[in-house]
Amino acid sequence: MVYTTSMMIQEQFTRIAKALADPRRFEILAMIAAENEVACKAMVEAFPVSQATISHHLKELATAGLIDVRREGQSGYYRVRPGVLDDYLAEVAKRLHAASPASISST
Amino acid sequence: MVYTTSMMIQEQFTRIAKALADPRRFEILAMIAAENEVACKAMVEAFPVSQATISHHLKELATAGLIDVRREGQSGYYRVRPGVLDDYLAEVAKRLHAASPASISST
DNA sequence: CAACAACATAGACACTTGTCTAAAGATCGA
DNA sequence: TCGATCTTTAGACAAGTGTCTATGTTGTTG
Repeated sequence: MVYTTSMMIQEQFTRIAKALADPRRFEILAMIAAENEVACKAMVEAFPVSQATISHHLKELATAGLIDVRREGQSGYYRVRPGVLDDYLAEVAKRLHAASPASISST
Repeated sequence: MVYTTSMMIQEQFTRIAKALADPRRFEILAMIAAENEVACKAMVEAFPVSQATISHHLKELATAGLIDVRREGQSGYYRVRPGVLDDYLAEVAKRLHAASPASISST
């Protein structure tokens, strides 16, 4: 087997799973996915939690590799890291022998 | 909107996500998925945790709708509930606009 | 019935985690 | 530089959770 950059080790796999498991955090990720790029401030205004909590969730999502941040002045702009979620879904499907929503090849 | 049998409400969606988030529980599910039907006893012997813990995880997986149990004598045989995981993965892809055959267009 | 085997339930406990307030950086405008 | 704005970090706390031991429940077998 050839290991590519999209290889997912157990640690990242679990981090992503845990990151997706909290409803609020999932919604934050969904917001970032819906719009192309979202500022932290926009999320603070969009969700009924403190700014510190938003920051905490963003850190979790970033640590999981699901999002990236682009810093511009005092603002931080978040966007989905392409491919990571697809890889995760494919990996879940593979490990559980399910049908994958993403397109897999070279098993 | 027409609600079909595969509609996934938020509660089940979160339950599944949480069920998949624990590594051991995921492995238990993977074992059930790998073999067609697995007895509780077999899992107790396969994992280094107590029988009560296995039972607890199986209950979580069942509550999430991911597995079914068939009781025969004193044994309980677990198997994957077909379609549920597929629906979950499709729902994740849909909500996050990830690679999926059916979602996305007009961003 | 009595003893055993498979599984579930109850209660406890340590660890994790989602959340908050308070404070610290960091960057901009005047 | 001063103050305002955006974000991160630190610390605390309550709720959640993975795990255990102990016990209950159900079915099997002498």
